[in-house]
Amino acid sequence: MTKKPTLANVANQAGVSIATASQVLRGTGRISDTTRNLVKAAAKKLNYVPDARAASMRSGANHEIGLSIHKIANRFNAEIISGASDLLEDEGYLLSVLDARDDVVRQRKQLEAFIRSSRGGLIWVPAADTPESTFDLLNTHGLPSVTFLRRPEFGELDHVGIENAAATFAATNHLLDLGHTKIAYLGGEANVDVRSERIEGCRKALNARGIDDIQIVDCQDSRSAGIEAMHNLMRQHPEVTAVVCNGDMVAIGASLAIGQVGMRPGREISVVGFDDTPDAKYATYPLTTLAVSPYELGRKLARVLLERMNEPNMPPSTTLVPAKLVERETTGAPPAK
Amino acid sequence: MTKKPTLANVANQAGVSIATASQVLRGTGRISDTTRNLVKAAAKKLNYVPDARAASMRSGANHEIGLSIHKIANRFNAEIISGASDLLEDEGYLLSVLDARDDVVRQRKQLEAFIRSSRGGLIWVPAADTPESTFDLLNTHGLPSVTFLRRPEFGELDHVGIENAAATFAATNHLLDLGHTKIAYLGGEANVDVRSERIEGCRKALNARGIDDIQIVDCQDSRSAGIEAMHNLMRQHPEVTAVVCNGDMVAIGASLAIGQVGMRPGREISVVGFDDTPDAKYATYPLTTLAVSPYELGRKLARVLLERMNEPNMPPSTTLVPAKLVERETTGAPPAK
DNA sequence: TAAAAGTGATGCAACGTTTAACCAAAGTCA
DNA sequence: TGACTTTGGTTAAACGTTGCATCACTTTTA
Repeated sequence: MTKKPTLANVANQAGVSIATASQVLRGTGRISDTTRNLVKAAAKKLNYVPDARAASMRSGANHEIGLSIHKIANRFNAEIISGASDLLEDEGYLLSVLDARDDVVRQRKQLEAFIRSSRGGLIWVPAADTPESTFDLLNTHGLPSVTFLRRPEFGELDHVGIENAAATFAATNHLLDLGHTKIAYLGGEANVDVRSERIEGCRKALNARGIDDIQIVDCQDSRSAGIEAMHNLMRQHPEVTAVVCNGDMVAIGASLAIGQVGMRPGREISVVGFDDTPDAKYATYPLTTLAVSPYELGRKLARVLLERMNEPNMPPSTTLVPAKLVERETTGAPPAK
Repeated sequence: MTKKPTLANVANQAGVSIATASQVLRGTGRISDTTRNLVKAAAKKLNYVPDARAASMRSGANHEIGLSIHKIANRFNAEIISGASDLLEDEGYLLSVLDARDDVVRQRKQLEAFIRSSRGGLIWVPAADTPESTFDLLNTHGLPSVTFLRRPEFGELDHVGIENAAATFAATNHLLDLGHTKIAYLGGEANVDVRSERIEGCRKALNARGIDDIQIVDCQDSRSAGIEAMHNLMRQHPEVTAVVCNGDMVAIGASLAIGQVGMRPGREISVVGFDDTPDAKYATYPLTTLAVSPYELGRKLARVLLERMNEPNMPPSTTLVPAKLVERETTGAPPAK
């Protein structure tokens, strides 16, 4: 209701100078016990809260970190956010999140906003087809930033990611070992690096057994898109007996589609997901999937960012975390011919 | 890499005063076309981005809005965020989100951070058991704020919510019409207003038919908690034939539990959810639930906040949005005795 | 007992904007 | 021609902090 109390008000109330009040509240400088108490009492009485804008302008340090991610409404991403947020909080930072909804121009605006408010650092996953100019923006303004999941094509930024190729390599081998030879990759959009790497992993495993063929189907990361895409795939390529999916939601959708036509995932057609979201375990057909710990991934991200903030001139680093296969009920041997 | 360019640099480059540069960039004041172009060219050349902290300090206006919510990883809440964010974006604001994870002290810190950085406005859902002091904090600092979902017990803040009682009243009547008389309410935590209102709606419908009895079971808003709670309920109160749930996740969990003991939701025991998240439709047992449009709720929130920001002295308002029953497969007549 | 060292506090200049007040030169009107 | 307006621009004072340089005392040391 009333005007926001300022440091000057506190100092006045305590009968000391502004500088002294500042020192007391920040715990710096040499201050006698008596004045320290005086100032603290005044601050409490007035409900004083320092103005972070002024402080960070003057000191050059900003304790607010920005995060821009392509989708917030997803357990996997939310866990990443929790991990990063927890670690940053412990170090005295605050993580504020923007949902880019995979829109390049929206994300661009968000990053500009972060630059305008001079956030202490940035964590972001580039939206699909992010243009070079966006990376330039970050580079020229010298804001400490870490990308994750999707590796930037340009720019010299730190990166944390998943061992995508190794993971799908393992998944594909698992399917090959079960006896599958006609395999499809389902989900994701073209030009997204994560997906290319994953497809590469599949290809490598197939090639090692002398197989060249792999069907690739684009679709968005949602259950309903997965259902539709799987129906199309079954219609157009009835020979396929196993699908590796770009995410759990797509995989769950694919499983449902298989069920809808009277077959069963893991029997007629096998399905492998990616991420091991909590949904995977409780899906109608418990999902075989590639598990990574999003919470730990988030913590890693925060650690990389903090290092970068401390040491702005280090060469850019790349950190990869592993994903391991969790076998549930959607994979099994293909039907005998 | 280089130092961030400032307005002074732009002015210098263009050969005009700082004030002139500011006026050009803000589109205010009387400026000749020639100097306007000069300044714009200089700004572009230097990649100038204004410092939002300095601007908002001086002008007193902040175009960043804060949102603190109890849980980010949930489609319903994410849709609310999208709705609010879209509308605010159109009006030139930016919405930054903090995940409180239903922790009162975490949320308190988050709100303090918003106050420290003098956000233009605040949208938040109070965590369970939020103490009066937190509301005081907001009141004394006079930050325009709107609460939603959970109505604050104290304080004089704007509020947007759901017609909870009317919704569960309708759901309970639906169950009564089908012939159920032994009903339980599952989910939520004590002292959360939303839940109390919903239970009240059930009670009212029951009382109107001369029934006093209702079992009430606490549990968290997750599938696994729902499974466990439902198992307990079936063990301790085998007479119950219908449950109204505090959220879709709990309801889906309850449905699964019913399935696990060899019964079927909608046949032996009926289940009603709340929210109509996308999961509801695709659950193993498609869920009867109470639908509200989270996106529209989000837009409403943004509108209320903007009004408050324009008119800080209006008396606090309360806006309720309706929820309507969507019948799917988890409700049906109880088994004949 | 004078110089040096220590203690506790203050004054002042930044940080990068915005904006009200002001001003010089040029154009308008009686 | 002198007063009056318009045009295009500048000066300077904020906004609320922080941190360096300084200072007035008091205490220690030689």
